[in-house]
Amino acid sequence: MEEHYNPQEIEPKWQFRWAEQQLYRTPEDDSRPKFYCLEMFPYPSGDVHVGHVRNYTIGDAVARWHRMRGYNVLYPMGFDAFGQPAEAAAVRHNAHPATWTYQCIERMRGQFRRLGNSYDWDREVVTCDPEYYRWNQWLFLKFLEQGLAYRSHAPVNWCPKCEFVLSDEEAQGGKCWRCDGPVTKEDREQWFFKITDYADRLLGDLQQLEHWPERVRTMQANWIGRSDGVEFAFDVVGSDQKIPVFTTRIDTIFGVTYVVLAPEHELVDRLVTDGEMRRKVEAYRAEVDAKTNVERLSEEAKAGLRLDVEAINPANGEQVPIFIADYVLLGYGTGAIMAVPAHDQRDFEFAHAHGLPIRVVIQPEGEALDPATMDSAHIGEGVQVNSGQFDGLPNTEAQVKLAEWLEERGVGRRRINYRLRDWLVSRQRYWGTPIPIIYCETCGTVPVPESDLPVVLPPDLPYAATGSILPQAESFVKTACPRCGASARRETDTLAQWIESCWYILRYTDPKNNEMPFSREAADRWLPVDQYIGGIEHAVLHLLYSRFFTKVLYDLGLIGFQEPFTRLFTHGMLLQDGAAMSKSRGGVAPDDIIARHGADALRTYILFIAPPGQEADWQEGGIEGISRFLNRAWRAVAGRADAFAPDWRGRIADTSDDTAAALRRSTHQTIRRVTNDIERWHFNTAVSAMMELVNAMTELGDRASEPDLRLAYSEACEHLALLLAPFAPHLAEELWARLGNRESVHLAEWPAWDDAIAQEEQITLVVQVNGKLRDRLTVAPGTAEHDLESQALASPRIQAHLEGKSIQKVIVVPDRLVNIVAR
RNA sequence: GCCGGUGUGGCGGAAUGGCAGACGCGCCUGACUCAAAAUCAGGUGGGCCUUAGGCCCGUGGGGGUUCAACUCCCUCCACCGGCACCA
Repeated sequence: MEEHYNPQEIEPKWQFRWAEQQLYRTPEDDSRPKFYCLEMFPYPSGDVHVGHVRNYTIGDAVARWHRMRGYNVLYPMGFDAFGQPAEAAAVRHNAHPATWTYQCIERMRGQFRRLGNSYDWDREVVTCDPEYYRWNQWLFLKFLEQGLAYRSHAPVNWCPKCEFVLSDEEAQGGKCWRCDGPVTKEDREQWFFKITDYADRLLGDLQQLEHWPERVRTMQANWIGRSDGVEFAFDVVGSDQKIPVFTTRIDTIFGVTYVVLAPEHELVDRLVTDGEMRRKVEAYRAEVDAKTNVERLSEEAKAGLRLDVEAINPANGEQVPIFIADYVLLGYGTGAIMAVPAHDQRDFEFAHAHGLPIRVVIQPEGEALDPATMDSAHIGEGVQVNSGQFDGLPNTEAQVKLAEWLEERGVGRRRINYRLRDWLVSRQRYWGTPIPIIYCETCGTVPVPESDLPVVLPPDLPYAATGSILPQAESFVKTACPRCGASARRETDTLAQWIESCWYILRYTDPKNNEMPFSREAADRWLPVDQYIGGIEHAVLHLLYSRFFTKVLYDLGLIGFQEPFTRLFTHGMLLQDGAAMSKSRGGVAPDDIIARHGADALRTYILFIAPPGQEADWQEGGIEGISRFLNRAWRAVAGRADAFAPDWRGRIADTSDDTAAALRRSTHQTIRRVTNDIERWHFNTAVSAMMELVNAMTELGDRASEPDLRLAYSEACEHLALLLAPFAPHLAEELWARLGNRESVHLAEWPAWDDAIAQEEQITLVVQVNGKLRDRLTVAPGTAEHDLESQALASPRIQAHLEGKSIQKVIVVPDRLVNIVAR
């Protein structure tokens, strides 16, 4: 009986059997409640490392646990195979994106199998498959019909290193989301999705997402950036031009001392007619262009140029100078502002730099602001002054009154403004969904008819390290106009890969449908996703886009729900020596660890290392500890098969032995702890609890086979196998089988505990004097308060500490402690 | 600058306002062994004393609430992450 725990043998064995039995196939018609568990799918980079494994291990444990809890679980996997990350990985390895991608997918499938993840592979989705992107194109056409997809000539974010346009979300902070390099502006004609039409719903519905991390909701809310204000226009002296501005501080309108336009604002060209002035404007624009964002922000004084025209403040008829300055952004609001240096810090700094007047129109209570001595703008509340008929009003009130006043006079209107801008979806890349559009000389922009889908990416092109090769592919570009039949040209931009990942969650519910992207019936049955698991880096990008898509699909009547993800979990990064783990840094590869310690050890260690939401530091010694634990579990169950009594359940009630009772107590306490810990996602303490049970079992040694203990020991063995199932599925399965079970442990029911058995017989009661621990008493649980008090007071140790003091108060917490307050 | 997170032994980390440090790593001692590995048993926050025992200190710093604070409140510090001229 010198058989020992050998993960290299049992893991492949069970993986093979699970696949053979289709154990993880999702039944479609099933009366059990559904649970859709999903991890953000990976892009096939070819470099799977341990950091990623954390994501998949958490998901698998959650999926397995829900199955055992009686849910019909949908737990699929697929590959985000299109797009720049996948293409870049291919190019880096000097391969055609298609060849490379499918090779990687094959490798990763093997890796997932070796990890023991319980995916339903029958539902696999690969986004670069024409059968998938066909529906991506179909959905694009639906967006087009709805007026939600449009082409526009506009300055767009451009990453010179990737030779690639970026959406605003991808260019956060002026840095490319892939290469981290600086982003510039380029003028180009591109396809956009009208996500701004959904800004209000995307913001408002965040409130429903109570099971999302607060910070993700905050990040999205900030990104959408709603602000309520007033839009009105300044007349220009000696011209019929008007300068529209947006402000959230209409209460400060009487404090305007100048107006600023963004340097690129198209109005500037109409306002400036004089040749000399024009040259200055051009020079200034060139200067601004040359500076990076960082340079602009780090400048001491705010730069700007005064134009030779003036504007009229509609509130008081005053004439004020007009500037262009780069602190005003073209893309936000109207691209022009009213400047109130007394009450806006940026305007204050600009006014100082350019010697402009500062006029206080809001006086804070109990203070008299003097423009000559102010060293910063007064942003806060106060009472209106220098504001005509509004003087004396609290500014919060004036805000309403002034808005009404301007609206009545037809000068302005209340408006809600968003920071969110439309979503740029064109990519100048080969490896993506071809946009199903044809340009015809006579008919213009013509959508490809649905019956002609998919527009297939030409497979036999030579790959290129940079830029797109599609425009050079004549066989692809040259086509006939679907309307008039004349020769025409295909769109050569492809779609951002975010689009495929907006609805893959739906395709999983109906992956083989060739009539539709998915059936509404399947979608409504499974969605929303009950548990979504992924990295925080997608807090704005993927999660915002998916939410937008879901709302559009709802409006199209394709689905019956408006939010895709009920619960979101963002796990922490797995670090090595304080930095993100990666192969290039000599990080450990999952396959190496599996070869050395087994997948179960890897999984259990990842769950044990820290609470999953936190960052965690990989330590080689840690996994050895887990290996040891699994070994001990093996020896405790498989190594003592002689002690196991299959019929323990029927006979155990008669057990009266103290040691047996103690073991039973441990078993039931462990079931309780593991269950509660998994429920609150504290997998690390769940593993600790199982370790304690195994330690208790091991301590018994050979006594396990004694008649008095056998039954309790059998109960412990059986439950240990069940509790291990979500963490170490192969070991659990092997032990379960050795205990004589024919059916998989993963089809078994999660065990229940009995509070009466788990109940401690004796409780250690802490006795404190003035809050300091002075003695411990052993009492029965549920001992009455007054008994606890008198026992505590009777203790000789306590007596000693009470010497010369008088008791003020005695606090008794039943089953916990007695605290005697004495002076 | 703004917003969020984190701060506990040598290390990863535990603790519904009620015994701080569960569990694991590492380390120390012992058993087994010719020896080592593996395994098993015991110990392991710091300081102090008259050392069967006992006392004091201790959860980033300071203050507060409370009989009682890692936990709640205020304030400061450090590190990590996000946003950053958004009118």
